[in-house]
Amino acid sequence: MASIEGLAAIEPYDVFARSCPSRPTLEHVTGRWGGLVLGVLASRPLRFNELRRRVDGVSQKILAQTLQALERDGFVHRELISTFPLRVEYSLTPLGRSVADRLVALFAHLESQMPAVLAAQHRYDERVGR
Amino acid sequence: MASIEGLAAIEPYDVFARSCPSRPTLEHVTGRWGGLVLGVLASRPLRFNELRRRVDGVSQKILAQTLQALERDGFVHRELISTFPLRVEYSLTPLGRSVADRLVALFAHLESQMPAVLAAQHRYDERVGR
DNA sequence: CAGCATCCTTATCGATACTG
DNA sequence: CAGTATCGATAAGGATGCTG
Repeated sequence: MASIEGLAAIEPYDVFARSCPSRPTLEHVTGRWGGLVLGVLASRPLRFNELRRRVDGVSQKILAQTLQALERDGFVHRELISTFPLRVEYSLTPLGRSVADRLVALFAHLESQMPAVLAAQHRYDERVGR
Repeated sequence: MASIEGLAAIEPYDVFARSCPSRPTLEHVTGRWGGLVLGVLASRPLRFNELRRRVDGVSQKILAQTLQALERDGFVHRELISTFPLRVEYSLTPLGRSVADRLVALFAHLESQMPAVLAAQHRYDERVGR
């Protein structure tokens, strides 16, 4: 499992390396909107405007391009329902779910720790003088 | 633990809400550099320029302001060692470690799934015509 | 070594208008 | 409804030079 000390691990992908192909994908997942989109889709499949309402603050343009990136990475499935008016349903793929579950856990943890975070911020601001 | 169906949860913090105080903190943690900084600090405490080398691609300016945000949120401890030349050691607080562990798990998962991601990207590009 | 200040470039984002 | 296209504002980011 562990690599020999002093030798580079023979892991093919490394998010810490600037030009690793995993970097763009990481940014889609942890970027400002990508994570939130995966997070809301973790509860259930949603249509475009439903997503837009749930991910508070995202614009139409940004949501569209976020969804395209996540679809291209294989995290989100886009299903066109040819009714009138047109409907499109977005859902998580199995791969997307495995990622979203971890994100949701992170979000929940952060939310639960917010009192500690706010306290730390307050202490910091006191210390440096606002 | 769970809230009653149909009633809004009485959770004080919600990352999906635009003006929730947890949003900025979430962005520090999942932003382009914050997550990577927490990720490398998860292995061991590091000095400024060590961090800079490990988080491949980050500039001095951005690293400094990323560290300030993480310190203010209470995730990172900054220790000034008054030698000459000056040294500063950055380490995780217990709170920071709880977050970093989850991030590292997410990174490892993403790295392990990169073959599937690249395959999905390829399929997508085929389908739409590059 | 660690990091602030300045300038300047570039990417991101949001608003608006329009299409299938 | 679910987008695309275009434009302009704003913020993020990089390069350089300087300080304790």
